[in-house]
Amino acid sequence: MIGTPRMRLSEKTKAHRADELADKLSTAGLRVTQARLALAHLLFGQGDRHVTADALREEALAAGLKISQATVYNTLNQFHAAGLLRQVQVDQARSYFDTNIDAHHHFYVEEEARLIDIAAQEVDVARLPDSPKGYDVDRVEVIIRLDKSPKA
Amino acid sequence: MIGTPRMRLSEKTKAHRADELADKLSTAGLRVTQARLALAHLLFGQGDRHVTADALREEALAAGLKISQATVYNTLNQFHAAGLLRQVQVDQARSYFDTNIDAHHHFYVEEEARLIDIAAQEVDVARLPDSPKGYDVDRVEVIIRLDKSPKA
DNA sequence: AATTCACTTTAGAATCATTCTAACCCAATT
DNA sequence: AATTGGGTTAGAATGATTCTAAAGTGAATT
Repeated sequence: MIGTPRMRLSEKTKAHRADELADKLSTAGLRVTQARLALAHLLFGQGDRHVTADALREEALAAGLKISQATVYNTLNQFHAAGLLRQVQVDQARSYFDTNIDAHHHFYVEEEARLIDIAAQEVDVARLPDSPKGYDVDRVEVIIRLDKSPKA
Repeated sequence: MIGTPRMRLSEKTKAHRADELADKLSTAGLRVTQARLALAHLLFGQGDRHVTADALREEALAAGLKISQATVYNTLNQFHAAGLLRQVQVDQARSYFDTNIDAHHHFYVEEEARLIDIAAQEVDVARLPDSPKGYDVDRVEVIIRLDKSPKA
């Protein structure tokens, strides 16, 4: 058996031990399977990351995993539905999945298709309009689009 | 079909007269063609709008225009490149084009795939982080994602 | 261990928005 | 009117994502 499970839900735990990842999955209501464990290891084994489905697929293959494209998509969607990942929409071409699920914002460098986290406390949204009647705020996203500076 | 009055006014308001639209196009560096004029009429003839390519296609067909899908895409992209439209990225499935090109923000109701403008002055972003070295801020976007309120 | 059953994974097909191709069309110029 | 170079087009191509239906696997049960 395993010792006391850590009930840290929305936290950027650097889970890298297999049992921690397994715990993370089952706590999220997902059955612990090899594919999910392996992808969870890639996703959550390092610090915060932003991945596209294809990039994760490549990474899995490079790591010697035998995982189909469909499983990568399924898994990302399930992790997202389970609240383990956040989906970020900044580029029309593809979706990014962010392992940081705490409230925070993003820089986006379109030329490099690169996302950079901004901690929530680094942005101060002092005033927001009232929501239209019948609607509630789900989430406030601030996206700062960046360009490379012209050379001096 | 389109008789062409040769009046060239320099107006940049809510253009809805054919010559105003033509002027808008040529000022933007675009050749004035029937397809562009017709789509410009649909896009800019009414107040601010948010359209998808497909919705605009439908609208054009409903208005009796003979316009191909490719032309709708080409035109939207050209208008965007020319600064006449802004592209809004909130849904992975499709791109929105916004006829309001002034700085402003958006509510987005995912369940209804609906965008609602928020005037710039209704949001106060009091503090922003410094951009990473070598990058400049192109644009700051605030997206407020809404859910339908639960029924009372 | 074997059986069962529901959930997973898979390869490949299907879908959908968007872009590309290559041929034809038309606006501006001569 | 002829030329020319961009514009428009239908249809093919692309690329991300989803779907299908078949085969595999985890967890519980025998």
